[in-house]
Amino acid sequence: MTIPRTPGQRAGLSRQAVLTAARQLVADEGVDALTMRSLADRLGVHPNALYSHVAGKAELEEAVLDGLLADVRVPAGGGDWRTAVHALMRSTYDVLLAHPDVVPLYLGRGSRGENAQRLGAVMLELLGRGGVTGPSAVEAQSVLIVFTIGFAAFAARPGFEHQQPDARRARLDGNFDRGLAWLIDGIAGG
Amino acid sequence: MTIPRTPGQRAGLSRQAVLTAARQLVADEGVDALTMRSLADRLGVHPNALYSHVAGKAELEEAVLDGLLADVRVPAGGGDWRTAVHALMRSTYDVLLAHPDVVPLYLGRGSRGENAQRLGAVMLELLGRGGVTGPSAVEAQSVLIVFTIGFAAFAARPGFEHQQPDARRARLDGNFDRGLAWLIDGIAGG
DNA sequence: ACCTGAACACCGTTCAAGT
DNA sequence: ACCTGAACACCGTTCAAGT
Repeated sequence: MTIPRTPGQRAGLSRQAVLTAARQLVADEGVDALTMRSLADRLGVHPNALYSHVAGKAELEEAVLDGLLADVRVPAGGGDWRTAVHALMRSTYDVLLAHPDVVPLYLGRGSRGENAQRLGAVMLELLGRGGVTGPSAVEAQSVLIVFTIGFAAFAARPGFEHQQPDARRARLDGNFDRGLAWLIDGIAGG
Repeated sequence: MTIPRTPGQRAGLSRQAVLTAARQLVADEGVDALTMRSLADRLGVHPNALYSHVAGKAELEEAVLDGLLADVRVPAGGGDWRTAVHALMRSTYDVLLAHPDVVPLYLGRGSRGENAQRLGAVMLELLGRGGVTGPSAVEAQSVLIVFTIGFAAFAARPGFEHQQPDARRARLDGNFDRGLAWLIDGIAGG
């Protein structure tokens, strides 16, 4: 596409440009449309050119996923730690549901990206303020993350997002809040 | 493979034979190895021959997934409903972890198969014995299923199952039991 | 180092034809 | 109805070559 190039001519690509285009592609056409070839097409480049900026499709997807987490709102310092934990997970839930077709991709993988690590540190700090530290904190963290991603995946599951009147969605969100509260109760008490 | 056939000759396939072979393929080589072409190869048939017994790959995967749930142990009638609910979800968790590479496949989809429906009915019956009925029961059910599948996915996530000393696995299972108990407490109390 | 060109080894699915 | 044969429109990735 665009301007034809001969071998040796550069297209002015960068890792950032590739990732940005990938996110737009996912936003525009869904996660299934994210292929190395379609992404290359969008960038006006041959598919194999992407490998100069990205290790492969797996790493690309990981970067796209972690990029989403940049939108998660971190609660301001101070205030009740339990409220803060709840708010943090609720924001994560909202961000995930803002990108329904990406959520399934989240489940099979860990989240080793920088945003995931940053949010993980915030969570541990909050738990620490509640006296939950060490192995217990890591365990609590796992439970909360699994619940949140799992619930988002449930709420965003195929054939569900299309027909969701506000009432249904609100009830689902309410369920999430209740389940989350139960877990935090358990973490605080146990 | 096997005996070459000319057009018009039948291979003696059936939907059951296709599904059985698919399950064996997944068990032997993992869920990534489940392709229409490799499955056809295993059955000594051309890829398109499968479409006489299966609507497509999506339906095939759904059937394979639901088939796994046949192994879930349904707790005997009588006894505490909370204990029974816990046992039901714990058995589901165990069955899922017995097939780690299938779990990620579970998350993106609903579970509309017959085994899923049967287990769902059992769950609702148990919740009903606890006085949890109607919309609350459906909500409780969602929370429990999401938590269980989500946790199994977490425990079985790639690069995790390989290096799991018994102690680590036992601690993870303990986390599942605790989180599950918290949720059931919440359901019973709310 | 970054790209083109060409190829390899795959996919799921469809269509036409045979019996 | 159930299969072969052949094809279509895709994939991710690698290797060699140009500048």
